[in-house]
Amino acid sequence: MDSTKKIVNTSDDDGFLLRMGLNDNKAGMQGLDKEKINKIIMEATKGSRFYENELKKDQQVNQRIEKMMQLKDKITSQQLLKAQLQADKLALELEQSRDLSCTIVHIDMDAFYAAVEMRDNPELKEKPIAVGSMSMLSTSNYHARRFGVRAAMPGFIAKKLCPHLTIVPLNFKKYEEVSKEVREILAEYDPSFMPIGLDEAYLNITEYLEERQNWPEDKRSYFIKRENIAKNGKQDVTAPDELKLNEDAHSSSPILFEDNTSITEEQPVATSHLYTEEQRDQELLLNSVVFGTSAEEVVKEIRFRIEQKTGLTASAGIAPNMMLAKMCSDHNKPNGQYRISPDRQSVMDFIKDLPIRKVPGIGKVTEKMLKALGILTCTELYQQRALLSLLFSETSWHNFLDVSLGLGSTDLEKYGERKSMSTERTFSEINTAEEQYSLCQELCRDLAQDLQKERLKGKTVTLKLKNVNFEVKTRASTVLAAVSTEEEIFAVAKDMLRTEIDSVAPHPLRLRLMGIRVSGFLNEEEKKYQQRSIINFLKPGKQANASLLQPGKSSHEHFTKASETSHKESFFDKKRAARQQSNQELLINKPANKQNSHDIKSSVNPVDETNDAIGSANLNDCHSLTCPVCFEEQRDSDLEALNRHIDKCLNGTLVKDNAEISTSENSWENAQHFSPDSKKKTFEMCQKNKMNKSVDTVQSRQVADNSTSSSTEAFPKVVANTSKEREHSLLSETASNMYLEQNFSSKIISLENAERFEKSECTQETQPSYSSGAIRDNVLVCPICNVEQKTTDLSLFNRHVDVCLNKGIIQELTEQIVCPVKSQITENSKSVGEYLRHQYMNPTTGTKRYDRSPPVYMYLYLKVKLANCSVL
DNA sequence: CGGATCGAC
DNA sequence: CTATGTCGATCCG
Repeated sequence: MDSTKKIVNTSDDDGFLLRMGLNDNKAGMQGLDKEKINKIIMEATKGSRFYENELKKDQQVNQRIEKMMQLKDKITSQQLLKAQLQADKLALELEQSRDLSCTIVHIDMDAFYAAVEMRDNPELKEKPIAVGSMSMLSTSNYHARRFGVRAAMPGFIAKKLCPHLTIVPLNFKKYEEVSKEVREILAEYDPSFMPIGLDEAYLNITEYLEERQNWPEDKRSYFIKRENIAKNGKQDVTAPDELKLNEDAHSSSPILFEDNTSITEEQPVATSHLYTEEQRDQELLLNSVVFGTSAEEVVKEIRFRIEQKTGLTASAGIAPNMMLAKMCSDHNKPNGQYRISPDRQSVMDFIKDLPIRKVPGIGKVTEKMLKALGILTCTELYQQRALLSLLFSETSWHNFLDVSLGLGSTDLEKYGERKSMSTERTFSEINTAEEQYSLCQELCRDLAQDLQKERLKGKTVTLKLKNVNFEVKTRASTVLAAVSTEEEIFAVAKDMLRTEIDSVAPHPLRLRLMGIRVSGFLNEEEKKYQQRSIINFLKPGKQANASLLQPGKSSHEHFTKASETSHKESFFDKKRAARQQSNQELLINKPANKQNSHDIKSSVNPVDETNDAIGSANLNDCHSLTCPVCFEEQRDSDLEALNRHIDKCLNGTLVKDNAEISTSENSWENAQHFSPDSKKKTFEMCQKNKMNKSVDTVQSRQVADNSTSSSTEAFPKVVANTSKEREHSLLSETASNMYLEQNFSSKIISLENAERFEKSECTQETQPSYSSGAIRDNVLVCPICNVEQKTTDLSLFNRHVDVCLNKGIIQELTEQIVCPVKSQITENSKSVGEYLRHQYMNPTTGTKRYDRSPPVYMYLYLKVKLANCSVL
């Protein structure tokens, strides 16, 4: 313990200073030496809240290291031996799969922002400058770096290091424009290159290189602006590379004849057949330059063109994989390039003495941890592979092994879809709840805008808070319905913020930063299930499906396309197709059929929505309602009446179906359920249940209104009552009417409720009633197969239920359909509603969920499924 | 899933 | 006075 502490303590200050980026300061003539820099920074830093927090963080890292060292001491030689074998085995496999066939290029613009600013304002050229603000710098030019002024350093400290420092505010638009220019060039060499931020990119030029081998010289020739040559050599203080063409290109127009054809047609290139350096110089003087066909030449050409076009220099690395290429581009920076030949030896030579900190992915903390193990270079990283495999996670030590063997990815394809979107702001202390809420709302508004720009909806909202002591906290909540609007996001964020404020009450939260993030985006598939609200679901109106009704496209085709790609055409899809067909046939005979009006309306406003549109009731402009089960148009525009009808209708068709099925020998209480009496009884129960439900809701709301934060005692009762009721009814009902009662009657009947859910008005109302420990599980269980679903994703769950139902139905059209359903539901399981209710609360933490609209969709979804099913 | 942390730009 | 903003990945509970 003591020994480890010592190791840690010695590097304590180092850790902080390293963060300031001083480890490789090269003191220039007018610069400062490392010691001086450290001293100044320390003086400016010591005692600040920031510093205190930094110390705390360092302590935490030290503790991690301590733990690791303890772990290390426990390792037996046996274990180490075993680990050695394992690591060696993997190393061998990796070695055998080494791929040197790709040529990967990493391009990195030199001090990008600063370079742009200098280009656009020549006055800054000779001065030390940094881009950013007094509180934070984004980058600095090389002149300023001699004073220890670095990126990620606050401006006021930089000023202390370098009093003459000019701080230029950020000009993102400009950088983006320049970045675009650069990217246009890069795209010519690899159309699917991978940009990293504004100033970096990876290219895979393997294919391009092959093509280029056969290119004639003129296709590899570029003109140089003459004035550039004239000025060349005067100012390239920082350009060690051989290709110093124009420090001043910005002042001239873009390179002439970028277009190759113009070169040959309009102004013949100074002809040259040799590629010696002398010849190159000759060509330079003749205002043109020809690049060869090697990778180096290509990269020189790229850098040349970038400089000609933007007036900015870039560094580059060429290597067989991305990791190496990245490290190469750093090797001769600025304005230089480096290549690792695609052979094992060259790779290993490069890797050998490389400080581990240089490898991308190994940062300050990992470096410190490895240092504690005596690992400073990549060879040491390799030598300690067995130890590392015991001390680090699998992904970590695998990565270490990759690194130490010089292996890396060559695949730049994964231009992955974004996983999250966020916005955050730093400000001077805000400590009143009121301001915090409005700030939160503002952030939500901004984020919502951004989200909607990309048409994204996410299910997880994260609130980030940093207090004035720089302590960061995040609070996340995953809701069932994906959110995207300001109101939706704020509804979730607000609650989290409230609990945070409450948690420190009566003290105020003293914040210096707040941020909101949305993640867990829906994919295209999920959007189809989730997009439609229950209201819209019943009222496709302008969204109804057109292709369904297009004469040329069969319904079958349509459904095949619409259904999952992962499994075969759904039983229901077939059913729907069949029904559509019969409806169409009906149409022919009876042109004035109700379905017709639906068709016409639908086709006027086509939409890509498919699954949901089918079998749903049409509530076009709220005047004519069509039952989703019998497809009869309802005279009454009253929703209550429609719901009652649907229930009756479902009841009728389902009972009829069940009656058919029940002709088989397996008769479980058939008589009870299929007699007219029981039908009536069921219907009555539905009605009764409905009433109870609405009473419950009212009660909940009232209590909720009375007490926003406290007095949760009243609520478990409500829950208990309703669930008891449910259990009771479960015992006495069959599968069919259980669905009816549990799901349909008590749930979807109340469209007003559904509407409220959608507007998130229910968040406060309903939360309290879920805050008891009455709920046991927190998982979705399929009501058909009764198997716990790993997913908590509703659309996936829906899919599963669909498949599950299909299985039962398709196998046999008789008792197999119902039996599994019945046995599972009556004996083992809770209602679908109850399963879903679990989603409202995390039983372990007691955290409330924030939205309940998806279950409502769910009920309707199942209902429609069953309705379709009943067409059998 | 939620929270913290790391790493990169 | 004055120490960022955004994103992905990973680890652990």
